[in-house]
Amino acid sequence: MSKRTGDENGGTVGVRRRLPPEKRREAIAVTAQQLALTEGLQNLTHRNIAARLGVTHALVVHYEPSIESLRLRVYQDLLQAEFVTLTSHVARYPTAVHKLSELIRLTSRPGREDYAGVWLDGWSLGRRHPETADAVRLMMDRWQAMVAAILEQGNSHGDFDVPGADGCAWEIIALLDGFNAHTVVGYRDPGQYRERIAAPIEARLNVTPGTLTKDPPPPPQKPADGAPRQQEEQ
Amino acid sequence: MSKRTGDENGGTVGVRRRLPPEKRREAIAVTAQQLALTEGLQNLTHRNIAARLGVTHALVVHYEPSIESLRLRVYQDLLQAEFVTLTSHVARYPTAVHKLSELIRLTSRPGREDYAGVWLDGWSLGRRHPETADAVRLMMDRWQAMVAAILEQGNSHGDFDVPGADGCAWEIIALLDGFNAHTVVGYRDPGQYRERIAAPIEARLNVTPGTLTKDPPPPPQKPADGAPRQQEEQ
DNA sequence: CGGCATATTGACCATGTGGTCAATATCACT
DNA sequence: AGTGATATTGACCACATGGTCAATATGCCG
Repeated sequence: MSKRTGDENGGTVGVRRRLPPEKRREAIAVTAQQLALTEGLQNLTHRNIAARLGVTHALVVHYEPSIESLRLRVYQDLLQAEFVTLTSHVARYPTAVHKLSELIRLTSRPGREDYAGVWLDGWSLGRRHPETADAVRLMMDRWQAMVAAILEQGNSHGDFDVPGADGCAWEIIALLDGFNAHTVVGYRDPGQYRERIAAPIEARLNVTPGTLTKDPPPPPQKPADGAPRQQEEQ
Repeated sequence: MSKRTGDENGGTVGVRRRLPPEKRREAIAVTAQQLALTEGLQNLTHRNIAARLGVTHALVVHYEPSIESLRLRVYQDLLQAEFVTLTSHVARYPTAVHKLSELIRLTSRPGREDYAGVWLDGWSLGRRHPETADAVRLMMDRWQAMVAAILEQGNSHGDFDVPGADGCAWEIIALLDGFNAHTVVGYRDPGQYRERIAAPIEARLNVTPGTLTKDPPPPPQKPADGAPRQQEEQ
């Protein structure tokens, strides 16, 4: 019984006490994200984080004085991170068809439940919390723009036939968001999500059925190589 | 200053004290639904209801001993009520095209934000509350079945051309659910929801664009006339 | 009008939350 | 080794929640 009774630790590292502020801040941020993912934004609390870190809640308050701001920032960071990795994966493919196929594959694959939950939390909270609603809309705009870009690329290359890329991109993210909700409550067979997402999109884009459910070929470039230079289609 | 200082009333009627249990139960149910709609399922609380009724929270507890059960029941009742009125409106039309058009019109019209919020609350809560998830899935199944029936009717009459009505109905409710989420946070222009919902459905059903955004003609039968007898297409 | 079943109250409890603040103990530096 | 800056604590506070329970007072019925 020399130093500490251990409490519950489980944090990223076996932290003890008196970390440099930067490290502590970082540790708090990490566990906050984990908690938000697994327990929901609502259950992201000073004492919750503190318990995971084996630390007093007052310390967490010291670093994160406003729990509302923390929740909002964690929400933004999580969704932004997901968006970045997802777009980086999608961008590896030169053609619009492959990009869209990859997008569908990634958004429909199992293991995304936690992030889907974060989206849902944001919508539910955003209903009566304007700042959250702002953050949600901003993130939705990013997705809509990304999809719209793919559509326009496919349009200009004759892969797709869509009159309004902007509106159609909106429809597509709505479809994805809908299946996000379905995922969260475990609606029906997860193995069918991919086809159910692809089918209406294929119809909308005037593409032969099955086009968007085929696994894209191995990506021509290395994923996230640091050099974001890559040519767009052929 | 004879009877009561009034407190906040606003309930359905100017209730005072000692209602017969049935009436009180009813009053509680009504305000509970109102509260869930406007304030969110999470904010549906004994004291919240009591305040609206000008009554002690202990009384509400007396009638609703478990707040969790109350929340679940209110959630079910609200969505079931919405489903019933919506289907009754849709069923007034004989043809599948008109039924689907009406469905889109009703689900995309402004004023539905509160119910959309209830849906979102359910998904968000259902993530870590299995009983809620059950209720949500059950309601989703009802919608899916209703849409599937419309699709099959249209299929058999040559209005639509859809290989799998079941899967396609799933896709459609996913699309609706997605726009539900968008509604809740006020994403983009509400005036465009109708077309954005209709367009992908039209493409999916092999129907000429614009078919599903036309206002259906005045319904052949009286709405919710009590006599649910009506013939299905010609 | 009086009595009584019971709808309703008020006062309590345990728990969880966000947040404050003086006091403590740890680590880096001289 | 000693010391000082400060990361960390523990003890508080106000508030909200779900829930219990004996006591009260209300309205119906004889």
